[in-house]
Amino acid sequence: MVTIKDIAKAAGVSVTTVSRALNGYDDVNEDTRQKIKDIAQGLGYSPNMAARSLISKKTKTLGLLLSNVTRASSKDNIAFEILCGMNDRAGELDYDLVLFSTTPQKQKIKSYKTLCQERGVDGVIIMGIRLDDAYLKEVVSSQIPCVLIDIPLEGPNVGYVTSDNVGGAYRAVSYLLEAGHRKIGVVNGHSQADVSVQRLKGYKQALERFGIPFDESLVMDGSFSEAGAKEAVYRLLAQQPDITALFCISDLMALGALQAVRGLGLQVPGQVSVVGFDNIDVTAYCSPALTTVNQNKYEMGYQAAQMLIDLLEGRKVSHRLVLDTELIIRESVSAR
Amino acid sequence: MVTIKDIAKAAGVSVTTVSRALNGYDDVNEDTRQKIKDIAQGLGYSPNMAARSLISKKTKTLGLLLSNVTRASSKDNIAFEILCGMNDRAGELDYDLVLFSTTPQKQKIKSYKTLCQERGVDGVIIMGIRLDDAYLKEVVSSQIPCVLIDIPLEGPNVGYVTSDNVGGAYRAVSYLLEAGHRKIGVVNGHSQADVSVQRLKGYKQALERFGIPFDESLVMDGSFSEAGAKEAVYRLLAQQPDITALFCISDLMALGALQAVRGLGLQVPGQVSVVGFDNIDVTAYCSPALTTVNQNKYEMGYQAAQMLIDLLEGRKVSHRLVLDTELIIRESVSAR
DNA sequence: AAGGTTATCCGAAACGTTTCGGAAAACGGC
DNA sequence: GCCGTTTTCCGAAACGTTTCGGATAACCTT
Repeated sequence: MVTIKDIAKAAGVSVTTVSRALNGYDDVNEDTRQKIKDIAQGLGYSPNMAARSLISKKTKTLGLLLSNVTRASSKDNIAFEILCGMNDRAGELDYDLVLFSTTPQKQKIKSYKTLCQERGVDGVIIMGIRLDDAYLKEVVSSQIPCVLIDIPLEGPNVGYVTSDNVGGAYRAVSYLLEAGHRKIGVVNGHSQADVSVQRLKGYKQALERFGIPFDESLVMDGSFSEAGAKEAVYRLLAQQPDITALFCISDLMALGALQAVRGLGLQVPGQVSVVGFDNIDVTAYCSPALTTVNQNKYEMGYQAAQMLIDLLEGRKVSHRLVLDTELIIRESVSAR
Repeated sequence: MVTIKDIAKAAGVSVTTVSRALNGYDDVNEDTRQKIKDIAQGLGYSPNMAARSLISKKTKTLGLLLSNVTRASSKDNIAFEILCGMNDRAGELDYDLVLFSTTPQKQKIKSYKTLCQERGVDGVIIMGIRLDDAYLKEVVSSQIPCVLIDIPLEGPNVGYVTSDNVGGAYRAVSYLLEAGHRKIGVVNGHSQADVSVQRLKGYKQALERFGIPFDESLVMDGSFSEAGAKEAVYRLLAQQPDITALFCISDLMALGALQAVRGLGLQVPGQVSVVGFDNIDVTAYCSPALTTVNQNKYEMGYQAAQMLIDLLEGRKVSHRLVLDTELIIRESVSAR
């Protein structure tokens, strides 16, 4: 390994000068700087990050805390797209991304702070975490800069980015209402996810606009899973056979809903219309192609990384970013 | 930040003893060790990785080099599933995973070695790289341990894991042949991917078993993309209208093939049967559901991480791992 | 009681970098 | 030729850890 010392020797200057030359300080002669740079280049020098961050206390790495992201959830590639966005922006700004996935079991052992310190990350992006997760409380109180995905929490070192869930749901449900549907079932996630409450809020707002009272019994949790949604829809349609449309809080659950509806011998969209949320890739290929609400997942990741780095580098910046959503109309809704 | 020094002071011993106590050396009294451990715990100590790796020259991190993985390719979540497997195994063995995605443009600037040194990774897993990529040559010659995904390259510090591509293709094509198909088009990737040549080999072997001569003109490259495959199939079917089945080297391309076939007003599988490769999630939902060859993507990642760590820690281990594939029969093939 | 062994501890150097405080040399003004 | 300023450089300390080579004291062995 070639060090700054080797360069210093080769150039006949001190290590201080090499360091300052390479780091662009202005108290070094341009000729000297060029000479040093040439030598560094010739020797194939690359700085030792460990030594550097030992001094600077910065590692130039961002942690990505994926709670509960297992192979099972890989079907909805939301996490991956967000990750791509993060990775791209981090790369552009010369930060590294290190993954650490935790399981509820692991979390008992190591505190959030310990985890971050040990990995030596400057800041963290957290996604897929439940609102009642113990980590969440630690986050706000800890000093480590952090941005959350889809969790509305702000603090001096905490920000978040999310989609316009209310608006998206509002538009999706309005679309159903405009198509003549009046009894619209909701397949919700679970209460410990902010998107669940936001999207339900959008549902209610749309109902209100059409003067339709909200009926609690039309809402059922599907726990964000395909199987969970399937079962929820079976129960929902058994209790309320006159439901003509289903608003599913996530596409994965919409897929489960599709199966359930068909399992009951009903047609989609002929007898029951279905709309989802997320616009995951499968929705364009399944049959019928799913009408859904697009979220800009890549952008979420991209902006999350941007926000975190802004936080890290002490820039004044909004700690809250809500991205637009868009209704994607396909074939799973028919007029009534 | 609480350091080893603080612990030493609190415990009334030297930093040496603290270090040795915490690292399980046996030349420290058990009582002393326990006392030190308690103090460390109480103070919330966590070791400074930078300092540690400055000395040890190990970072306990694995690099993941994703060449050309963009948001576009997120549709086939293969990369993500592999990543999940890698991340899990790395986590189990107490390694971190850092991502660095490169673009051909970036590669010009930094050499493979520089990149790895700078990021300070102990070893690298590389995937999605083309056979003619300049990095590849560097890899074998470099000293940095490395495992490749789907690229058969071995060396003292280099290993790879891949799927049984020949066998998978053989079974898929045999299945078509057994269904009575005799003129089977191939939508290949491009020549700079090993899977392309392996899967084509399997195709040829199956043909041979049935005594059918290989016809070069039945093969067309689709460049691993949906759009590329679509165009390839248009051309293929225009030239050879009596093709009754298509073997697509990847599911993404099979999806494109589906569109092309339908675009020509033909039925799948009624008039043209289609089989894919990979078993990506969409294949179970698209219509018709795609018959394809499953590769165990998660396992690939898992084993790749295992192999790399074995390499790093100097264990004697096979530098070559080929995972089984399995034919998944769905609805896109009919008998003839 | 001398010599040898074992158990337990420690001082100091080393890893590669940044940075603080200064110092030498060159220059300008008068 | 003196003084102040600017330019360009450097020595040494510091970051937190590991590790080498001992050192001390207690315990055996004969």
